[in-house]
Amino acid sequence: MSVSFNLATDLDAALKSAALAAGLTDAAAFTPEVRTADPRNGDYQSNGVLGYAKARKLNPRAVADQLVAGLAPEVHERCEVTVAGPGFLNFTLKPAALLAWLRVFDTEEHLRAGAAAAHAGQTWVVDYSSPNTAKQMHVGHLRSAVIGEAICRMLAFTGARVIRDNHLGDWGTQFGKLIYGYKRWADPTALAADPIEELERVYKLGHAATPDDSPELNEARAELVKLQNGDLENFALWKKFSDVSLAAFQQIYDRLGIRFDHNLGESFYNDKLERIYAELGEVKIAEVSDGALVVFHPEHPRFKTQPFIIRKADGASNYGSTDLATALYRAEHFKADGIVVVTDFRQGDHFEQLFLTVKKWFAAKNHRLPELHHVTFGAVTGEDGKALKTRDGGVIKLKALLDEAEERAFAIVNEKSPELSESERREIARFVGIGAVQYADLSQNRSSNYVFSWDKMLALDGNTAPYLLYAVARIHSIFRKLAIVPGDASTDSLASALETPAELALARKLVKLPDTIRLAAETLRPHFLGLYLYELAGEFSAFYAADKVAVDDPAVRARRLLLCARTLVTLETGLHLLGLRTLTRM
RNA sequence: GCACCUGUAGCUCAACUGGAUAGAGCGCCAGACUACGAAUCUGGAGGUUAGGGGUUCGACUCCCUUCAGGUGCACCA
Repeated sequence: MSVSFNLATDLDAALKSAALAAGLTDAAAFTPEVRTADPRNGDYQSNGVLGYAKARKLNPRAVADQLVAGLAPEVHERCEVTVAGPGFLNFTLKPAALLAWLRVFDTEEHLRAGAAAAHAGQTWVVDYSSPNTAKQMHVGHLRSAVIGEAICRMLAFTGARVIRDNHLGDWGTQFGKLIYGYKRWADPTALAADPIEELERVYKLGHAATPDDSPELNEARAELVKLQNGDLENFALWKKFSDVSLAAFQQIYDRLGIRFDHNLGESFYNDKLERIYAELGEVKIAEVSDGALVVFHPEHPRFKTQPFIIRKADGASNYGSTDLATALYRAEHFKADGIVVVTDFRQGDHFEQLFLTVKKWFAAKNHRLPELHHVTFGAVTGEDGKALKTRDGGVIKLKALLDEAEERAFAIVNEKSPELSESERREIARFVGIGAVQYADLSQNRSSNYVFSWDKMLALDGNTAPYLLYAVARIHSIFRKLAIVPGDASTDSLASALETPAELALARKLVKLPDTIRLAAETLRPHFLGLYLYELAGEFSAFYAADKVAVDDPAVRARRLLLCARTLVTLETGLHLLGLRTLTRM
């Protein structure tokens, strides 16, 4: 009996065949709509009968009965099939089918191989993090980095070639003021100690020294013009700003497990903008309005009057220009099948206008159009519901936030596991602290605001990183105590049929991983995966409390160890997909 | 003014994009370690899904409308 990774897909195909076999009228139009079910009803349910029967004035229960009769014998061998309510088809996997699946999908590699069909052969560019150079990363940069990385990993797991592109804000008017300030007030010692801190200091001085309509502002503008015209000194300064910024960013990224393939910031597109203006003019999508080159979308309720500005009246580019060039570069150079941009919801209008423009432009020029996704997320707020700030109202730097996470986790580890060595406790605190920050963000639907709470993210109960990491550590502990390697083939081969309610409940949850991965990757919403892992850890804890693993009967013990091993690999795989690092003890 | 997002238990969040009796954690109440990690588990109480209308076999989910909060809207990104 061959075992498919995604059992729901199998059932969907089997039901379509059954519709034909049963001779349903218009059988080709029947869509089974298979989905995971509430465990009380079964493992999977098919809801397609209701709509199908309704549209054709048939009795849905009679149609459901026909389908059940037409199902291939293998389906009945694997599942209990029942008709319920007005015409739901319920499928409950039999213990042997559960065990068969668990035997095949036993490692991260095998799970990956199973999941890889979804995006096989596709290239996806993910644009996330994207801070401005010469500035520190702050709490506002957290969500894009964390959510973006999780999305990258999920896409890669489902078979895509993923290109991580950090679209840095490394060009623009602020560099005139920065160079102006730098040339006057930069302190070499401070610069060596903490370059970004110093750049921020001299930028503030430069900004304060160049008020509107002042001769100083004209000097700052002149610095910018020199930079744009390729002046060697200013260009070297700008390059230095970028280099030290990237080095500082990487310190943060290392802590979050992020490594970009490219850092193609706005400056990269400077020499690619003329083509944009030319093509959009040529196909008559862009027009001049008040001196600026803009795009209107007459079919849109708002963008018919709200312009998408792609070149300013003074001839300078803006982020409309560079984002258009970016889309083209990703389509042409990377041959992207999909582009994902991860920014906060306030840029919704911009990307809606951008994507509308790209679709028309690519169609007119016959450029191949990738799928375009703007992945948005809400704000990070304090527990008062307002933007998260330091006590004195300042911006919270990302470095300080991660430091505090580790410190708070360290205090908890000291309390819970004083017997471990300090270096071990430090390492655990790093994994738990950073993981808590990442997971707090990923565990909830990204479209709403997220209330930042140390106590909640570091809690040991509930849908938190510590709870999940604890489940992982506890399973490792079982194998350590028994001196067995998780997933050991000789142990697995002894396993007898699953029997107890807790064993079956855990196994039924384990085989749902494919459905969860599909859902999370398709919707680009990592919280579906987080929720699944939390529920899985809960099922495991219930199983662990109900059924002793290290019993004398070798067959019972082997099957429970198999369940432990699969839970472990599923939790670890899932947490790694979210960007967390897991522990063997904590 | 136009548009987008959000509104679910006291609090923080889910609900598989239209499916069956809306679920968790915290907090509250009552229980479980001379068994493998109690950083855990088992039970209980707690709901007019902001209000109102509509669509249909079925609505937290889609449409209309009102209310509340947030955000964006001509040359910052």
